[in-house]
Amino acid sequence: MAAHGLRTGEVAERAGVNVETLRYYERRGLLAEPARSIGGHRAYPPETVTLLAVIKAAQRLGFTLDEVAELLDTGRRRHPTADLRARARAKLAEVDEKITDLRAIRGSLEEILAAECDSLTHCTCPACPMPFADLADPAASPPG
Amino acid sequence: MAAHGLRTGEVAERAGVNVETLRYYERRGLLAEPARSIGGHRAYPPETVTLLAVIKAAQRLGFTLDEVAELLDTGRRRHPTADLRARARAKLAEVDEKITDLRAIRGSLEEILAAECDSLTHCTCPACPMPFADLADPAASPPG
DNA sequence: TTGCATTCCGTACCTGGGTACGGGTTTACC
DNA sequence: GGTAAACCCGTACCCAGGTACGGAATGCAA
Repeated sequence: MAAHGLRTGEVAERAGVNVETLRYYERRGLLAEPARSIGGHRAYPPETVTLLAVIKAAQRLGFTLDEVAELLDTGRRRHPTADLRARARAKLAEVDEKITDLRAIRGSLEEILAAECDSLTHCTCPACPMPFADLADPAASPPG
Repeated sequence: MAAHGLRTGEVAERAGVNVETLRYYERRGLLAEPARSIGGHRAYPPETVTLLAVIKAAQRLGFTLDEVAELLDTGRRRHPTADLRARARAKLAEVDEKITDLRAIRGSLEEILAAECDSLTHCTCPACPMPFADLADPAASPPG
């Protein structure tokens, strides 16, 4: 009996993360405490692997673990309460901002790829414009 | 004489970063070593402020300082060599991936905001789908 | 049931990205 | 020319996010 549930090693391998990371995420509240065998070994539901991929993806985008936790929490329960809706809206704004910034970077990179500066042979680019200047917002909002 | 150039305090304040951070970035190679006064005090060109904004923006997107340095280096010299072009292209791909992921998150958030689950009063959402599942890529490429 | 791989837990350690400290110069203003 | 504010440098510390360690207990297979 009780063959259901993946063990830590399996989950870790499938998700491509360290075993310790699972325990760490559990402590951090990103992973719910899984069921346990009689002897106390964890038995994870298979979706855990997907969840870990989600977490890692969100992290790559610059979300902190706390933010990821919040994001997941918001997403978990559909039909959010007013409070949750507000958080979702806030996250949405953040995400939009990130997308905007990324597009600016993207534009600069494409420009660079396209640029020939009139001629590769003659141009020493004495006064090349600031790279990514279109991205930099002088009125940067302070964190907090 | 030598009133040209901003001092560390000015740059730091305008860019909204700590003075120590300037020295740190200099050590890391993100900021070029600025000119110095006779007495050894740094005199920064005004574009430094913009550059710092760029760095901070890129960081918010999940780029490491090393990556930012690389990005800047790529962007600095227009009409890149073949090698530089390759790096720019690689970055471009990364950026596109990030944008794709962010759009997935964005979509989920909007869904959440739009969702009423038929009725807020009756739906207990017994089997709500995985949040952000569209973002998780099971074939996640291992780092390195 | 013996035995080896896994897992358990707590704690210590590591890297990245800064920030703070402290004692000594340099500037800038009166 | 005196003095406070700003700056210098090296070094030590801090937080986030993991990762490693090590000794005991469990799981599974022959």
